[in-house]
Amino acid sequence: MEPARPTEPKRERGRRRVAAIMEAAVAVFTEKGYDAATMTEIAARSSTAIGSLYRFFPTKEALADALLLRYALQAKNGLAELQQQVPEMTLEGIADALVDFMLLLQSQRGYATALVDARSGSDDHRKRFREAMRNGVASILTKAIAGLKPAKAKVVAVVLLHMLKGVTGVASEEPASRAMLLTELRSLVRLYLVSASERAGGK
Amino acid sequence: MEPARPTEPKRERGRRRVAAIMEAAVAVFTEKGYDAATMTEIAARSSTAIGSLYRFFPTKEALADALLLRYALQAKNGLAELQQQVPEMTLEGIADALVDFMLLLQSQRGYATALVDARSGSDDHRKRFREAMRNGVASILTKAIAGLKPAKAKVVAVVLLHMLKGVTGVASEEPASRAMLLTELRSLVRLYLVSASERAGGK
Amino acid sequence: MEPARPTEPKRERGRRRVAAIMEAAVAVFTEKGYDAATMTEIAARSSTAIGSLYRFFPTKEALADALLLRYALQAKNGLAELQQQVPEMTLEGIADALVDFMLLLQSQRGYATALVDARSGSDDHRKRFREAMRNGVASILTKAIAGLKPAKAKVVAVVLLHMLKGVTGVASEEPASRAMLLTELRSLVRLYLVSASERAGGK
Amino acid sequence: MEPARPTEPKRERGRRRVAAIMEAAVAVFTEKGYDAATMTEIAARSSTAIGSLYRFFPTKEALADALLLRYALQAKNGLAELQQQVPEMTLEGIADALVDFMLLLQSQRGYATALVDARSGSDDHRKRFREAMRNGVASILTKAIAGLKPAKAKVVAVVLLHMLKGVTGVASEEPASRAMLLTELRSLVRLYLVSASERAGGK
DNA sequence: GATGAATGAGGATTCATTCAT
DNA sequence: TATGAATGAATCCTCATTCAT
Repeated sequence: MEPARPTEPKRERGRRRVAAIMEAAVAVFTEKGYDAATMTEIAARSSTAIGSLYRFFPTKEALADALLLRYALQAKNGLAELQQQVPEMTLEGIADALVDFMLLLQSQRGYATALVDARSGSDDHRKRFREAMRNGVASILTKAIAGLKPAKAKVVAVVLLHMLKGVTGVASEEPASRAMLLTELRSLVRLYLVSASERAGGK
Repeated sequence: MEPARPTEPKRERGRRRVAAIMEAAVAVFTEKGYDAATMTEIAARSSTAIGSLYRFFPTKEALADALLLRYALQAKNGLAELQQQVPEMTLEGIADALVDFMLLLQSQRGYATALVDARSGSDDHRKRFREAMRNGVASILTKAIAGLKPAKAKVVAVVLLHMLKGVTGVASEEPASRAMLLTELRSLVRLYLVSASERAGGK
Repeated sequence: MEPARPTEPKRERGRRRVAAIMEAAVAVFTEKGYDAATMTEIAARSSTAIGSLYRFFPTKEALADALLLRYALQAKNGLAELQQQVPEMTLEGIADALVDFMLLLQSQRGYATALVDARSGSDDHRKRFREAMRNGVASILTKAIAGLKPAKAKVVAVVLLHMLKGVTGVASEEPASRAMLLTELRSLVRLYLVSASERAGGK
Repeated sequence: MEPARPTEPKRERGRRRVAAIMEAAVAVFTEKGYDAATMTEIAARSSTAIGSLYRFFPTKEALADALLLRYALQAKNGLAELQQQVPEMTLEGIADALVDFMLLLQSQRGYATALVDARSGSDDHRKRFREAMRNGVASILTKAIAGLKPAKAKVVAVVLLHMLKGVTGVASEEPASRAMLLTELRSLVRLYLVSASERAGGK
């Protein structure tokens, strides 16, 4: 069917390669964790010569960082989007949205947890990422809960995020109990937000 | 039955050796994580010949498993103890006790998290451990909250444990905000238990 | 014969390219030595695509050889020039001229030493180069010292060259002692030539 | 013949291994130079597993340093020995002895030159070595030439060493001309020392 | 011809594990 | 039984060289 595809432009090829590598890296990091993952396997899974892999990512850490950066961007965007919808949402709706948001991140980028927790190297990225998430959530909370002071919002955000981290675990539970667990988690988050709102002298 | 042989003290010596190794292993695993930890360093830190180390723990994984097993026992015992005190406690008291319990486990055995999350090898131990924890907590909940059905108790326990996992993170926050975060987390756990109790039509 | 084609300037362009590459190569070889130098860096420093670099010099060794050849030519020319001036010079003057000559070669082409000493590959060039130098110096000596037999001249030349090699080292001594060392070396070379002359029953 | 040699003590075995490794390293470094030499080849040539090689020498550089240190010790000892014999020797004898000394060092440790000149890593060792050699020779000169001031002795020593470096080259010349070259070099060194002595107002 | 992406052999180094002593 | 030297597979990474565009 495709007659003589004039072979995709160099740039495009490079882009695809990078995408393939990142996908493979996500898979391997997810399966084995940062330390146990090997560049060789990532190369093999993405059908890339090891040398080429290193052309794009000069270091295992650089690769992890790139992945984390992408993840961070997605998270940031998701949070920003959510923030814009806050005015039109109920507190419960926001709670649910936060859970859904984590669920999405998790399903797409479960590896990030592994990478964020990896000891080695520049925690720089990791710290910045955490901070960004916290600020994003805190910002949403401030908008959602009238009277919530910024400092308090930050605290609630941190606890909320720790809680939402649990979503990661829940998502990987046996499918049987998964739905039930999610429901429970959802109601807990709602409960927490409502409580926070009340404590802030809300609605 | 067996006459007192001079080998008898060997048993004792072996026990000490094993203890020393495990202590060293805890330290090294905690500092470097499972992958980065080396058997050689563990041997050195416990003043054990590498050969002897391998006599007691034929594999790095075996060592990790032993550590995890010990951790699991402690957790189990702690939970059992807590369970006995349930009748004399308020729901809030139980909530606090659970947080304290996690805090204790965490401070004493922070390495366990690293080991539990280590992908490699027999998740057998890990799964069993999780299950034990869940059952333990569920059992406490059933006793604490009249009318809570076992199935529901299990669900609440799982969510609670995920939440309590956050304690781990909170404990490693900057000391400045740590206290505040802990207080917040505590009140959240209380809130959750109270809510669960109400939903169960409890007290 | 061939009509003026637009390809004509290409020749010129190629020449420039080659010159740029060689300059970059000199720099890199000098800084890092033969082994540690990389074709990629040489390409980059001369703003040449790696592919083009390989068009001109099909091998790292070929590049080194080209550099060495150029160096050899310069040395040869310098020696030839010096030879022509011999009739008008005193023995001492010639001694000084030889030291200066080595100093010049050294300052301009310090990398050559590194390349000459690089074991790998075709010592062919290197041997030829050495021979040329020896013959050049021997030739000067024969002219400068009446009665010096060619065979003896060659021997003196070889020893002289080994000595002059020391100039390389002296030039890289700490500036403080450098001047003094050079003076000393100069007087030694003079001494040697005078002695050789006397032994030959010269002037 | 050998019945049941109780297998040489561990320590002894280790010593032999180290010796074998160093010998192999000398060979490989000599043949290929520092950069081109590979740990793998050194291991293979000394019939040592690569891991064992690294147990004794944790780094390629460490191996080179060890070699250099051994070389330096030999040089130092040789020089010290020579120094003691100075009182009973003529200047010419000393000149010859210096040449012989270099010849010995060279024949036994020709690789050292390659290592001393290797760019990478701790020039520390190299500098210290050079300085030791210079001081050793200067010390001999001070004793041998009455009236030679220490500062001047140092200068002469440096030039002398540069010259003697030439011995290295001469020794690797074609055997045919080698003897002749050596004779010539010898007489040059004598000449230099005598001249230095005269300039110092000697004998 | 020019370009630079792709290749993969090869190098230094680590570490779990074995086994001779 | 205790010891620690020995082993070698496996890891990360580099770089000369090729070749499709």
